[in-house]
Amino acid sequence: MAELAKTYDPLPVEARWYAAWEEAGCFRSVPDDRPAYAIVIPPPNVTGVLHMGHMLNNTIQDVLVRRKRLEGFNAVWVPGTDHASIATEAKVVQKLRGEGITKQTLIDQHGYEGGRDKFLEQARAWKDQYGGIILQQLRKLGASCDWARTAYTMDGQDPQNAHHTGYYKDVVDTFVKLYNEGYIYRAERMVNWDPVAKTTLSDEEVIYKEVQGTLYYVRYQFVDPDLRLAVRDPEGNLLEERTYLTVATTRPETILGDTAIAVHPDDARYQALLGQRVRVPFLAREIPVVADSAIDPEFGTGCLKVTPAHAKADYEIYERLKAAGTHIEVVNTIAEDGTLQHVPEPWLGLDRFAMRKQFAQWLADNNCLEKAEAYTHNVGHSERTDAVVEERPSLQWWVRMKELCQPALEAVESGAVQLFPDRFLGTYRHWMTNVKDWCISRQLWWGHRIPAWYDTSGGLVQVSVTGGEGLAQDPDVLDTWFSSWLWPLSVFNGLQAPDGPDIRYYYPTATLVTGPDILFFWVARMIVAGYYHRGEKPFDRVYLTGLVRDKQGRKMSKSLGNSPDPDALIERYSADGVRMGLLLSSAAGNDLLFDEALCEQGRNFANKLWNAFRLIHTLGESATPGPATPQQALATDWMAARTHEAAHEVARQFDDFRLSEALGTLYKLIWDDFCSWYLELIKPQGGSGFTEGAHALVVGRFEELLQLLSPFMPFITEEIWQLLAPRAKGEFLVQTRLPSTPAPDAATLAGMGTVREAVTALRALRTERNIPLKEALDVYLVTDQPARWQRFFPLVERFVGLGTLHLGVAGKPEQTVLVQVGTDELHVPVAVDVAAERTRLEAEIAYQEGFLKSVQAKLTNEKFVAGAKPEVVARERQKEADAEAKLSALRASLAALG
RNA sequence: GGGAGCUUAGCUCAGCCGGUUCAGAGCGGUUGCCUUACAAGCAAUAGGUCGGGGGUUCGAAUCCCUCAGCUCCCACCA
Repeated sequence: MAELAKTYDPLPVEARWYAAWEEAGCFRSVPDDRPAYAIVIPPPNVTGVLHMGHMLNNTIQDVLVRRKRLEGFNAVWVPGTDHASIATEAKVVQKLRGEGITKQTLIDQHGYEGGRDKFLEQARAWKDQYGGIILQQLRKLGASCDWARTAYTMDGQDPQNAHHTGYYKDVVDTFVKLYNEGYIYRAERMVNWDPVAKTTLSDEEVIYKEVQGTLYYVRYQFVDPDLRLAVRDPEGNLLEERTYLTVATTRPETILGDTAIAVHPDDARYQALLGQRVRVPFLAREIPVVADSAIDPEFGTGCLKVTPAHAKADYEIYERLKAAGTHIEVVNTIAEDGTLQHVPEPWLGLDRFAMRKQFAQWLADNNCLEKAEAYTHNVGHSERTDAVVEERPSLQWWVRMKELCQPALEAVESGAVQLFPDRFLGTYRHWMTNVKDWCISRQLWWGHRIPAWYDTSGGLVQVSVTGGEGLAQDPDVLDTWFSSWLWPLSVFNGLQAPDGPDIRYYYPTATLVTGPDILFFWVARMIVAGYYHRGEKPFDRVYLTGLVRDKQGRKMSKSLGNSPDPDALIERYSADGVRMGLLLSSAAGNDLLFDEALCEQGRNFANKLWNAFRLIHTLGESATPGPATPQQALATDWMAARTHEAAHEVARQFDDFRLSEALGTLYKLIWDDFCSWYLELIKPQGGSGFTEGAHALVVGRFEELLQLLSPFMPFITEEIWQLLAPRAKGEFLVQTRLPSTPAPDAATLAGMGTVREAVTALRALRTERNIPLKEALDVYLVTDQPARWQRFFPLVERFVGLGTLHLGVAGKPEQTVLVQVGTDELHVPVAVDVAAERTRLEAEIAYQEGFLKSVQAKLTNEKFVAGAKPEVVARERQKEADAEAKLSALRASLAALG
């Protein structure tokens, strides 16, 4: 073998092993008689690139899946992508715009269906060009997906004929089924409208942001010339009589759509106006003053202008009035593209924001504006385009959610589906009990086209996968989530073959790993779909990761430019290093403050491992035949016990999803126990030889550690494992099984515990007094467990350069320093600064006395002795005895100083 | 407005049903060390009245109340 580099060079290693694993089919899974463990990836946007959130998310999934493989499960991780209707379409539209092409020009050239086909061709080309980048990035990260199962939420859509298959068929079949069972209906309702994408949005796709706006106080003149509104001060004195009322609004651009003014029915100020009429500024339109109890008398003037076509709240007032027999008009003045419609010149065709400015100016110029004040409020924005969302009535397709959600709510309440951390249960319950009907139609082209068919006059004729002669298909596509909610079912072909081998074997899947931001968008709906289609949950547990934030706690985002480029990160720190950096501080559900220093720690750890390997490897090359020394055997026994102890701990931590802690456990096991203690004990000293027996022991220990660590750092562990001993071709660490872990040997652990305590104390003594290592220290030992010391003393000796071990203090020189290890006493002959030593002993005595006093205070407290658990009392008694023993030794030493 | 969470060492955090190991870990700091695997390292070491106040208890970082600060989610009063 070539000379091993002093510093680990990860990049070629990572590329090489990933290719080897993939080629050997290490991640391939097909049903067999082992227990299944399935994870489906939250499908990223097909044309997206990896960001920090993905990195965290997918690292967690990979760690879980790799661990289960080691445990002997038949683990599958299903990868795939989402067609991301609105996001992808927006990119294609943008690209075409760069070429001077719009959807309309395509329609003009090719007719509606032809133009649409042209557009979809472009979209498919876009998808082919950029699709799959993210899957390559996942490979770089080490994601052990079963790539043969790669799924896509628009698989099986065949533009040439209507015989759809795969995912596409699942989606339209689901639509038809829900429609036939009455869960899907078409109705005109208020929707969230994105005027940029020109489509509806679900409530979840609307992001409210605080915006600095203006609150305009606008005058509406009474129609009745004799009508007066009395304005009084708080004492009730008449201040003024007006011929108008004033309405506060942030949206003067909608005034031309006003069809009523509403006040609270109990508002004393406006009682006389109820039933009267006012005139809309600029227009001749007369509108009534009506009462509605949703009005807040405290806000503004207590009068609300009712624009049913432009606000949900207003539309609800309209509906309540209608139910009560009062009809007001619905005038929709804002068109789909956000410009003014159904209004007179000069306003017609103005953009809504220009309209706001210009109409406010007109109001001011015409004595209709009382005042305008700065006002901060929340305004809905489109999640995808960031456009200010318009609320408008629109004819759309809806899913009746209430009943469908019931089993999904119960599943989580009962713990059939567990959320980690469980504090999200409250939010989940709140959403599921207040769920509204889901608007699923989108005025887009890229996506699953709605399987509804109309006659030439636009009447709905049928809902079915294929249409009849002369019928036109609904132009809209389905909300992306209407396909992704089928993900865990569809990737195992569970809808078209409900009794197929895959769905029966892998479903319900084991764990879903995703961010809490899509708990409702996606997680809840998958549970709904799972129960609807199969009467069965889609997964047992949901691991909710935190958001990745930067060091200052800001969310990572493109616009802030604070999100590191994953490829660059991996190049700098290696995939293993980045994975470790991400996992080091990511408790479930807690946000992760990402700091590159953590990746550096990961890289350093990889290097540490590499150098441990270098040592072992070099020792092996020069090893001579023969058995290990008794000390090496003892150290190995201890390392084995320590590994078993840690392995049990790691298993528990995995069960609780405490991945961060599991990694921490292994980090310490390897860095401290293995490198700092075990390897130091094993390696030959002062030119003495190293045997093949010893080498075999170390290799055995190291292999077990590599295996335990491999889910976290798959690449370097594989590399070292392969180099550590001869392996057959096609043999991989990935494919090994964890051995069953015996209970750790307590006596060995305790013995080594004493060794470490003694070594640390003696090292401190050396450092304090500047005693060079070459100067051997004799030790006079007072102990009640001489056998343990006899056995382990050589190990202590190995670290701190000891001379002779004398049992007891017979023949001890005048001047010694007392080192306490538990209740054992080590008297070490060194030159003593009497004054300093006295001070040290007195301080130690004072501390022990204080400690003893507090213990005795408890023990003489009858309520404690009576009330505390017996083992607690026993512990306190032990503490008392130990402290007394220590004190007497300390006092004796003090006395000996003279 | 409704709900959830957080506040422990300079930084990031762990401390589950109150009681050995309860005041911890990693990073960072300081001080020695190029000690034959590793300076991306080794050894030693300093740092906190567990956000403030009150209560329950023999005993509170841990349970309860309260105040303060921060974060997130939901609702969206024009």
